[in-house]
Amino acid sequence: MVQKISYKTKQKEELLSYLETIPGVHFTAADISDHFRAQGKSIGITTIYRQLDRLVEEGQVSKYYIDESSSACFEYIDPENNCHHPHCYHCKCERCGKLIHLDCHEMEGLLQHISKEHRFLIDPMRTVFYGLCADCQKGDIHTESNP
Amino acid sequence: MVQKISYKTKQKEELLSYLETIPGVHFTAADISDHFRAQGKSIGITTIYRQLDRLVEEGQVSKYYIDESSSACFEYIDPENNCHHPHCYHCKCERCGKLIHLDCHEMEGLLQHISKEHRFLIDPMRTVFYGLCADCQKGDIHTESNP
DNA sequence: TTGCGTGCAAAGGTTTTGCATGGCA
DNA sequence: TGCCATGCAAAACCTTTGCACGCAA
Repeated sequence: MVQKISYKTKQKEELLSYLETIPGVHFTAADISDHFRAQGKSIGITTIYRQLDRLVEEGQVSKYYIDESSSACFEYIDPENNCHHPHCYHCKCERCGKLIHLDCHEMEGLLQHISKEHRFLIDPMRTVFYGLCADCQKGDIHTESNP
Repeated sequence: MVQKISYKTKQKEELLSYLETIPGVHFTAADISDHFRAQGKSIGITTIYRQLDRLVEEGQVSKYYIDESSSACFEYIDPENNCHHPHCYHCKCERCGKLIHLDCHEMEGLLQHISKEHRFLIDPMRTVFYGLCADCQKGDIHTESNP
């Protein structure tokens, strides 16, 4: 496994600079493309995919497949204030589409139970809980993102 | 919300008959298409998608997005011997791709905790736990489905 | 100069839609 | 006879790949 030499390019730097301003926020490749187009400094979608792939490999970005028949979802992991400590999980509201960060210490006990009793080692960073967020539970009002 | 009248067609019946033989097994729309083509009684892929969508709405089939950049995964829910009682969950091995049914009573306490303390109502039928299965944990041997 | 990075265009794959035809009630 | 269901073809999407050019080291 030979590590390739990596060049420092303008696109790479601008992408990382931007990502550093949105730790913990989830986004798609298209979101990034839109952001830079709006700024007048457009980056090719191919480059965005390639850079994100690299960052995922390096562990600086997480990749999720959350939305149905939709695009992959990425998230920058702040190395300073790392949200991805052992008790940070993701919840996705099936009604309004919100993605919520869940900080729950009780989960660890369950993960251990499942590991010991069921022999399955859960990867919290990849697992997403689907359900209803607090807002959407209230009165079961229809709060679809597209009205 | 007016319920549309549903006709009983040959394709619909054959699809449901087949699904009833594979409760709890996960499959893609293409799998179904292949199955019927092999049987000589081909069903259009469009019809398969439309029937599966309907079955998902009716709750007889679950739909998951499990594999990365790949196709959606369906599963027939046996109404007789319903695996989807309140403590049946799905685990997907990230290494070998196996989909495991996890029957765990301890999960309920956690779901209640998350509902009460974090105000998120988890839907167990939609949630998939990612991680490593027992086999793939052993010695960390490479057991990719494509050798 | 070397070879990685970029971005356009095109390909690849899955799912959805339009539309004419077929079949159930 | 109505109206839903079917399936072909085409469109819509997201993502990856090929390739020529640009640029960092």
